[in-house]
Amino acid sequence: MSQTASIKDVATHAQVAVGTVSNVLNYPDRVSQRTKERVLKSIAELGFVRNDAARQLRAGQSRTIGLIVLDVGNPFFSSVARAAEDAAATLGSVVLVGDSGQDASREAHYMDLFQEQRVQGLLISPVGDVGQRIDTLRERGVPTVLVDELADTDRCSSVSVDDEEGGYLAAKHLLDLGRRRLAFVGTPSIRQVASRLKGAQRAVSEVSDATIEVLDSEGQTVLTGRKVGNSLVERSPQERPEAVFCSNDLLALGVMQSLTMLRTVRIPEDIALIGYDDIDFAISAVVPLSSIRQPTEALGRTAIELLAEEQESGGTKHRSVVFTPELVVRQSTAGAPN
Amino acid sequence: MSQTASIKDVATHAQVAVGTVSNVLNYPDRVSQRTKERVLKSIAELGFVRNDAARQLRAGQSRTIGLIVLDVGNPFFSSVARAAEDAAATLGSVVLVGDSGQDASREAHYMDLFQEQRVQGLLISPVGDVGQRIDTLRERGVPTVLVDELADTDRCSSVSVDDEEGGYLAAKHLLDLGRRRLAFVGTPSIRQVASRLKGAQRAVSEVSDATIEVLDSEGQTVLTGRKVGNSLVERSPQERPEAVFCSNDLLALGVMQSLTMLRTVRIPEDIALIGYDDIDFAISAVVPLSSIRQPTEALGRTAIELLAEEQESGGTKHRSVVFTPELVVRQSTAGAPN
DNA sequence: ACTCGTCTTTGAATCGTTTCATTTGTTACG
DNA sequence: CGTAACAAATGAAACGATTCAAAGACGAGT
Repeated sequence: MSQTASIKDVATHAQVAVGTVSNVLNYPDRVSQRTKERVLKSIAELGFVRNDAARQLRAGQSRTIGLIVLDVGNPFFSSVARAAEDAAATLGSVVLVGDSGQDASREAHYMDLFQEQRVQGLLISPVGDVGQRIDTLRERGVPTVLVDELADTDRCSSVSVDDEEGGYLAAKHLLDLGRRRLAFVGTPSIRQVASRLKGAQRAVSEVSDATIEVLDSEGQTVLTGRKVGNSLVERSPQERPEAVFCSNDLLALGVMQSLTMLRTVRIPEDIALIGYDDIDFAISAVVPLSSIRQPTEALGRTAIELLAEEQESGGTKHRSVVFTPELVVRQSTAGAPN
Repeated sequence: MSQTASIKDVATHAQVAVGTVSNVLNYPDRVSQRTKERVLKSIAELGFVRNDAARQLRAGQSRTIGLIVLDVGNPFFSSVARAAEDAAATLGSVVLVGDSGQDASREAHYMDLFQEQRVQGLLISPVGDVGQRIDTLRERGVPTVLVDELADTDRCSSVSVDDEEGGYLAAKHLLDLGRRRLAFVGTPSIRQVASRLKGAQRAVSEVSDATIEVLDSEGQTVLTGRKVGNSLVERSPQERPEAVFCSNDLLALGVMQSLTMLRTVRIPEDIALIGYDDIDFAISAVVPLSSIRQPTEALGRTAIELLAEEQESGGTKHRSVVFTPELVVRQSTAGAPN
């Protein structure tokens, strides 16, 4: 078993100094053609591969950016992550993705981990209250960008989408269809969800006889959505809401599964349904799902850009970018009012 | 800006030797209660965080496992990845996920990257021919486990699902419905897809008057599926297949979108449709999608287990685990034959 | 022949940990 | 009181790369 060769082995083999080998790798222009060739030949023969740990140790920083999301299984986040990865790649960095699963302790765990790794910076969709930790990170030279969450601009940068506006758009759309008794499904303990709810309530308050009830889904997955859907089916028709706004598409698809499975409730005739995020699967649902589209690629790309800005300014200048969501109407909210 | 404290700073602050601080962190039993407390207090006061690069450098190996998948956007892979992460966590390791996007050069890029990181081991769903590289990795003490791909057991371990059987199951099911002119949609240049096709062809060959045509989708996403669907819609009804088997659910959902959009083709009456993977969204499709279910959690978990076995045996013992897929019938292939 | 400037190459110092052979301290026992 | 046995603490040596001041090589100009 041939152990991995070090830069020293290469130097010996090529009969040059270690510094020269390092220069071949990092500053090829400083090295003469002849020695460069000899060194490269030795590298190939010995199968030398740089040891990143040693390089990082010397550099004091890694080429890694940490990203903590609420749920990688959610296409919204995987799309943001992919965009961030692509953007980071152009800077020669790698994105490490951690899934907090909306759990503050897992979130803390990943923050510790990333700190041990001396990441260049941190992108995070926070669950718990991370303000304190972000401050200490900044003090230690690790810039942070909040993702999908608005920040104090004197603390760190952020990139987000106007959730309240999105919630308003969704509810307004349902009200425009003539629906009056609305239901909101989600986990309001999550800030984004709370904001969407707030926007929805604002829209409702603008219409005299409209109401909105809140159904806590205790989770943001297809499965929890199905549970809420079942509880709706069990209600008497009069007690059912006329329209349901789910705080994300997974929930909405779950609700849709329950409602259509039993066939007693029609979408959109009996209940109009709208989700949030406009994931790829929304369009191919049983009843194509209306949704609020968020610019995921822009979010991921901008997050990396803001991180770069933070790095350049030494963590002193912060900026918040807020995108505007967009209503996408499909069959689940189609049809004439009343 | 307080720079990060090192173990040496902690030692000075607590008035002990660096070795003692290290022992507090790694072998608490070797240290007396009194000094332990003093050291821990200093650690807290200085906000000391271990430098992972230095630790790895000394250890010669990281606590990281590399995983290269064909497409993180595909729920099949994100599910496998999540299971692998959970399993790795119990061993105190972290999984780094790289997305090859079915591109051999990106695959090679991630292999280089992981090698530089001195990962404990590598899990990979290969695109190109990686046999050679796996050999050199093994020689250097980096065990590899093929994921979703059967391996030479004298080269490395592997965990996979019997794709040919899955393909057979799918085609057999379509034939059992009475359909005779089948179509297969996928990218046969990918091995898994080729095997599924082979299985399907075997099933077809067992029925005298059955045929199967192959439609190369040039990609395995919803989008490419939609393109194939459009081409089917453009055909005259007589030329259309009676049943379509897509090599994954994303493709199938794309095909379904096209077919249902135009409303000229009914599923399953005119064309029965079956996918592969049974992703969460299959059940909530316009027409709930039949599929072939693969045990994703078991795949991810077993991959980590096999990697652990490889490590223990020093990369000498290899084992291949093959799971059996399962047919899931839903509405997209329901209904009476003929 | 000598000096100056440019281009290469050298090799020791450094990053922050872990390891381990030694030293120091403490207790128990003959 | 001497010493053996054990526990605790020490600190120098690695790990493998990068950096940088210094040395070396070489040609041009005087």
